[in-house]
Amino acid sequence: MSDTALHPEENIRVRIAPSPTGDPHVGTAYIGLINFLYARQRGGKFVLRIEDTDRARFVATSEQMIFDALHWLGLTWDEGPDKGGPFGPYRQSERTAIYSEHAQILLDAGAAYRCFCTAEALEAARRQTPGRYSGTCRNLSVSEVEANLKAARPFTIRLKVPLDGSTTFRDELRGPITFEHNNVDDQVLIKSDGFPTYHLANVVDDHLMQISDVIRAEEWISSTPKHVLLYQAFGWKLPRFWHMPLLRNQDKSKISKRKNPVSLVYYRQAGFLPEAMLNFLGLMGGGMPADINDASEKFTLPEMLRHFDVKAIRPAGPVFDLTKLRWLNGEYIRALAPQAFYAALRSTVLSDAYLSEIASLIQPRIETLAEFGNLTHFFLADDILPSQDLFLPKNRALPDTLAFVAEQLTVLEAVEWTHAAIESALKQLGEAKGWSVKENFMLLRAILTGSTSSPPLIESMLIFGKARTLDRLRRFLDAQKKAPAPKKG
RNA sequence: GGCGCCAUGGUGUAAUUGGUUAACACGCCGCCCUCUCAAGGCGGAGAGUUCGGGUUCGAUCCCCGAUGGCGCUACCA
Repeated sequence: MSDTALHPEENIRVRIAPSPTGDPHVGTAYIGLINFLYARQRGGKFVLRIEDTDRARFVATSEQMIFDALHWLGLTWDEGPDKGGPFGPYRQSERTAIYSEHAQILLDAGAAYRCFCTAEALEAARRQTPGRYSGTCRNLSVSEVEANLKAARPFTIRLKVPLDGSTTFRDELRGPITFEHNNVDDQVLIKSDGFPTYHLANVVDDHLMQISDVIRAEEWISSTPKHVLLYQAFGWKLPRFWHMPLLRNQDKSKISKRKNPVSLVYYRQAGFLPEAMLNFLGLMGGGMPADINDASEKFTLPEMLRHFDVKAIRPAGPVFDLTKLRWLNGEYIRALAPQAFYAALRSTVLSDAYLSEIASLIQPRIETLAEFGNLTHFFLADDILPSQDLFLPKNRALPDTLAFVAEQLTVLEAVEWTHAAIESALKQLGEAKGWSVKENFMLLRAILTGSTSSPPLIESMLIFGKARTLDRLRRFLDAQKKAPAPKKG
């Protein structure tokens, strides 16, 4: 294995490139942490680039949430959409001209071609012969292309991957990895809407932004040959590639919201401390020496800056063990000075903003101030698990009810977190499935509040927040799945 | 199915880059402390390192194969 020691002169520049498609992801924090450490340890730059080229999945509020989550963790970046920098803009949607320019270069060089196949045709073809794209557009004559263009037929631009041979690249954690070209697809570079795909935008930006080390998740390994081919087609120098292990659910599958809370917003709102989260992420895959202090598993960001070594990361995917995170978080909570602990409480689960929102909802509903607690317990508790006789509607079977809850969850995941949107989405679902508004809302109320009487449901959900609401629903379903209620005689 | 990556108790990690009774932490169980619950202290169960072959005086560690898990296989990232 060749030496990868860096030249002291070398300019280290790394980046994270999250997509604003929803809540900021715990995986983004993990990769962010490693990139952050790598840059800071070497006097390099840490860049934040927003990859918003997927119009369909774009979520407007997502970008700000990503900023907030990374700030919360203390992973500060040197260049980004909010800070600017010498290689901007740092939002891919503002760089579309750059990508088409580069696609044109590829076209001119014969390294890419226009594909006029429709998505439907491709899917049909794929069903027949799965595997590498083998359409005929690759071999279209100049006049045929002209004719298609004249007819204004929509097209994509694809990378012309060599028919034979192979591409080998070096993964800094694993060594050389080879892919035969006949297993590499003619990747779409520019979609028919004119936006670039990840592959093109990523390579072009990484080069233009002078990224020295691409440190990203393992799921990208199989597309790396395409990226390498792209660098070569442009005649650009390759960055180093580091593929970090994928965080896993308990069952070892790639971490997902269905099986684990993955939203950083959730962790923040649920009262995890950033120090604990960072510490926990630093545990994933290793990277910290065993004996840096007495409690070798507990370390701070400064300690990580001193001792963390990316090369020491083991490529096996670690399970994101919530139980251990909670223990670690408890350790950090107990270590807080009393006034710091109180301050933490008052800035999160008991913040003025949160409490006053709750208060406005409660004021019309109580007769003595002390009743406040009676009506707000579910806002402050971490876990509400209603018994079956509380949530199960009369004349509804348990399986049907749980199936309906799962659908409520799906609907709520996709909905914009506003009163109107939630209400109409829920009502629409109920109507489609034959659930009355009353049953529909009461079911949700029971699960979320642990009671059949509560402040207005949707208002409560708005205050409680999307991340925690969804988490509560998921936990409910989870608990039901794990311990199905006993049959009643 | 194809391609790729990975493989130490249930989970996260260690084990002078071949020599240990395979260590630590979480979790679990028990005891102590204690008005209770946590925390804390003490102790315990739990892996012979996925399996099978090599190489070697000697393999968790090196090689090969199998198996299993995961990822990718989109005009998503």
